[in-house]
Amino acid sequence: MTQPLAAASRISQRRQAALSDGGADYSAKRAELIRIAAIVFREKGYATATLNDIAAVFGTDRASLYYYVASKEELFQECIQNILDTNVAAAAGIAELPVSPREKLTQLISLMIASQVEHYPYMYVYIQEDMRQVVSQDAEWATRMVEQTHRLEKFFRDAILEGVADGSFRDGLSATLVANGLFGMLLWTHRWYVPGTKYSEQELTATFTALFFDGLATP
Amino acid sequence: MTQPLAAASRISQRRQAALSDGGADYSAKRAELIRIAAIVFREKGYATATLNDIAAVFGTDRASLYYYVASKEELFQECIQNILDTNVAAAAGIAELPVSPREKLTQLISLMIASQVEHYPYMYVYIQEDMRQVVSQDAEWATRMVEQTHRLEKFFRDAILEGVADGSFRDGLSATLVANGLFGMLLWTHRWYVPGTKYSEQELTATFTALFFDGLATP
DNA sequence: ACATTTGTCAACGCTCGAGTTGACGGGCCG
DNA sequence: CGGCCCGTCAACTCGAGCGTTGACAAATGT
Repeated sequence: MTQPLAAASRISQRRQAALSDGGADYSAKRAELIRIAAIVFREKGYATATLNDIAAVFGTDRASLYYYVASKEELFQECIQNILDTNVAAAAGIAELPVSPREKLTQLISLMIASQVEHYPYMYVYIQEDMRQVVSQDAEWATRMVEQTHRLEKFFRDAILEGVADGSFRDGLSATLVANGLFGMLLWTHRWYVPGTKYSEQELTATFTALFFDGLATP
Repeated sequence: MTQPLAAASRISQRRQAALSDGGADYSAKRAELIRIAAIVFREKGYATATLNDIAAVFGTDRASLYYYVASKEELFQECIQNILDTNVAAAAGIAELPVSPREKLTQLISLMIASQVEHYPYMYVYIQEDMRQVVSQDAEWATRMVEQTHRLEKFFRDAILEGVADGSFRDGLSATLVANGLFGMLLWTHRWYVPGTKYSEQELTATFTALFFDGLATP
């Protein structure tokens, strides 16, 4: 993420020093900055948000940000990476559980909703922004993030295929299309659902699982 | 859309002249420019795309664009407005049909998919970009577009409520949540589905209707 | 008491991209 | 032929925003 080489500028040297002997205070403040960046990115969009905006909320000058972070891009990467990796790991855990495909999918659905509720601005930014457009350098990073997303999708697809194989899910529908449909249902929430308003996490999960497994038509 | 007042610059005067006596050649070339803008916006995102990028594809100089269009923003608005208004009108037509709620929703689903296939770059841009972030002036326009989207959603929600009322759809799920779920399924396609590759429009429509009405579980 | 580190910020450089100007070639019409 | 519009573009202004510098006060350590 942070290149160890090419420590060009003065602050970048001081930043790397502070980073490497990782004081608790420093780390905490850096984390706080990233938290705030996520909020601002969510509100204005990565491209539209300026470091000035972020610094203002952070309560300091734009120049000071560089004491914690090398660039606007790094700020973005820090917002995405943790939460995405965490989700993939959690999904992998669910995929390995010795439970029915239906139960697996239920847990995966629950995971995605919970993640959006718990890590609201982060997940919003992750879902909304296009990695490859935002990150100009370090295209390798963008590729890795896209791969992570594909991995996430695959857990859904695999669970579906499993269910088709054991007869608990209907045959004849493309597992990829079904998985993408479900994924859309889950991720699109970022556009209309603000955690803590009107609907509860449980309501969302319950509605989406009911809809996905059994459909809207009366039985 | 184009302000009749404040005809400041030289080209803007010539543009408005050309616009008002609307020659066929001029209109055609302007439409072509908008078509190309949509393609570039889709590829790079509104913020990242430059007028240079667009001009290059258009095969002319950046300065020449202003003969057809007042600003980058106007280019964006032209991309969105037509297709959105068209969709709302089409959905309104479907909503008034004397058919079952299920049939209505089927047609609405089909409409959204068809629209994305037929007007690919336009719909992509419409779905991906956030009106309120892109349009800085003319917030009134952004508001109108957001309202149009709400109107679109309402046709889905109303059809669902109708079906719940007449017993063809299950009770106990929030119509709003269900509608949003379906909407997500339909709109998220823009992220993974490129028309003309791998899956046909019919396959998408069939899979999504099957999934939405009857669910994935075996009956 | 003195040196060093820590966090900060005014000020600057620099690039990039939007919008404007003024003019020029080429076609069209009198 | 001579005037005129049409589409174009080289060249400019201008503002925004990122990244850097160098220095300064306060805290911290010796």
